[in-house]
Amino acid sequence: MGRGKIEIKKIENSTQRQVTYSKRRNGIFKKAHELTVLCDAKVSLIMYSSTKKLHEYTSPNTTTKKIIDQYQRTLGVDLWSTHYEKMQENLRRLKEINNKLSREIRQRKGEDLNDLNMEQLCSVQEKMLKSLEEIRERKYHVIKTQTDTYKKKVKNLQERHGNLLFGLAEELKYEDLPYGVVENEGE
Amino acid sequence: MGRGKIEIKKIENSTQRQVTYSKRRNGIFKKAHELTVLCDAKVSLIMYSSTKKLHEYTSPNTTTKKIIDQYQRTLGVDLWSTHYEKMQENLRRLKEINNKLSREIRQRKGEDLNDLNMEQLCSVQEKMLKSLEEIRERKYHVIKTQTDTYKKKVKNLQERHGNLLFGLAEELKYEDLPYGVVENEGE
DNA sequence: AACTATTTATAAGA
DNA sequence: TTCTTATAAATAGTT
Repeated sequence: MGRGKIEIKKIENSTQRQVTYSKRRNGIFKKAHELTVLCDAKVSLIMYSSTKKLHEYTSPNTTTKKIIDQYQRTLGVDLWSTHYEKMQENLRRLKEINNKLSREIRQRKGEDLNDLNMEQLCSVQEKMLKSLEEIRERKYHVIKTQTDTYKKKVKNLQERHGNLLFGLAEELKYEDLPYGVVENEGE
Repeated sequence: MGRGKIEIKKIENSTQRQVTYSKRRNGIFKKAHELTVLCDAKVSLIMYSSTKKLHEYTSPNTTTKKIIDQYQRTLGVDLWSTHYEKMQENLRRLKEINNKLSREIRQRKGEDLNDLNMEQLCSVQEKMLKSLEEIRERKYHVIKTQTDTYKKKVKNLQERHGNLLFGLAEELKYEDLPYGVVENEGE
């Protein structure tokens, strides 16, 4: 379809090739669009020229991604499966760990005990008694630490009070005792 | 290009639409191939008919995946990032849940208590005492159930034994006592 | 699926 | 790239 017939083989003249690419590209895009409209089809057309330039056509009311996703579903292939599989494996592992943790915690909470036998019940109970012991120790530690701190604070206050009284006594060697000092010393 | 000119709008007659789709699909595939050969281009052409049938053309010496990968690199987009993001969100959520569960269980195990204050320690302790109570109750239930079962079994055995003796006594009214019967009755 | 009149695409040239 | 135009190719309507 042109002034002359051409053989379908690579056009060696690169300028000519570019020109033909440009013309035919428009032609094919037009055809793709007509197909979309006439036949209610979805088309994704991606092309790279020999100079690595990208051109694409996508039917209106859809996107390249949608078409590619559908393409994968249709063929049952996953073009990015390797990427994907790792994530899914990860997900699966996490879920499993999650389940185990949940079960253990539920048992320790006293729920979900129905399918444990006597031996397992005793084992859980024993574990929990040990854990309680840990908590008691920790509480004791906290109390002791706090008590020590209080004692130190009290001791410190007493010292400062003592110093105060001492300083006062020194002053009294030279001055009269002001009203109210002795009465207020305890506050 | 045909016996008559047609307007570019959806063909309402579905049979006619299918026929046109089929004819033009071949035309566009041929064009795509010619472009590939003449201009040394890479083409990926994916289409879905209105009846959801897939047809595709891909230039020789390449694959759909290669072209799509190149497409993404060219545009700097990640077509399956949205796909991905959902998975990653999922992953993130699971990890978080996991962490919470782990922390709670460690606290209940008596580990990881250092950054709890007195009040929190008491709260954990109280929860565990409640849980222990649940376990005790469950143990009691199991023991009681087993005991009941045993009692029933014993009672049942006694009955059967009683019947046996009774039957024996009845027989003895008419026959001699065989050797060994009385000695073996307890087994 | 074939045929063919007609429309459309495009090769070559400007 | 765009326009022109002679001609090749595609295809709408028909069988």
